[in-house]
Amino acid sequence: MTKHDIVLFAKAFADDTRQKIMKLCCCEWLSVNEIVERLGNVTQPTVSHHLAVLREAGLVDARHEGKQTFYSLNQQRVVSCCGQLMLNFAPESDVTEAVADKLE
Amino acid sequence: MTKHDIVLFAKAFADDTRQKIMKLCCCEWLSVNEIVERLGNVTQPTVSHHLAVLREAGLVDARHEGKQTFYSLNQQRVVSCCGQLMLNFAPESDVTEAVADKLE
DNA sequence: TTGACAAATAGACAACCATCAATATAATAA
DNA sequence: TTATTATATTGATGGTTGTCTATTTGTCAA
Repeated sequence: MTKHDIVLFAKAFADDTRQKIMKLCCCEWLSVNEIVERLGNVTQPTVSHHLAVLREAGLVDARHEGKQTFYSLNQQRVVSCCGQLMLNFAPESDVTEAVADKLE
Repeated sequence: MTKHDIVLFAKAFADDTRQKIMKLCCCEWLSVNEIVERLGNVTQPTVSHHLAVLREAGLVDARHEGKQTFYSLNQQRVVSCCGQLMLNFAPESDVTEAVADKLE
């Protein structure tokens, strides 16, 4: 978990559309078209672009099936990035200590 | 803690210079000039700009003293934003549950 | 092989942002 | 008051990014 990873992680979250996509595929696998339909206000290429950003940040997993590609949020990645953020920038918090215990 | 807050929080972290500034004033109060000197590669107006971004995200506290302004990272804010992120985007993780217990 | 559908990629454009030099504001000292 | 120091603000500039349309690639069915 390098500093670069944390910047990529933050960049990924620094956009409302991407947050909506992550919320959608938080606990289920969705095809690109399903994401496009549920968002309702962005085109398919735009969604593909955002999914590429999320992939590069390690925040979504992809699974190919026939013509379709299904995506799902990598919750473990969210946890470890948030944990790292707390370790780096909130070392004096007891919440951080609790997270550190759980993460090791 | 609205969705807008989370986007502001992520934007604040989505820049390497701002991460360095936050690291510097993580556990102490620093004047703007001290931050400029410790960074070494950015001008004073640039630092003031970044501090404004961090202020608007609620991530630093400011204290005026004479001509100087001292800044310090708000660690509690880091914790609550990270916690909210985990609650929203990693609800199935046991680390998230541990954080939720601590945060209430 | 052809046609249809799903997703990714390319290219263009406008909006945003990180940075700087220059200037303004505010507080103190002489 | 005038000069000096610390910080904030303004305006400009180059780079990045979110979005779109158009096209390409890949997969399957007829």
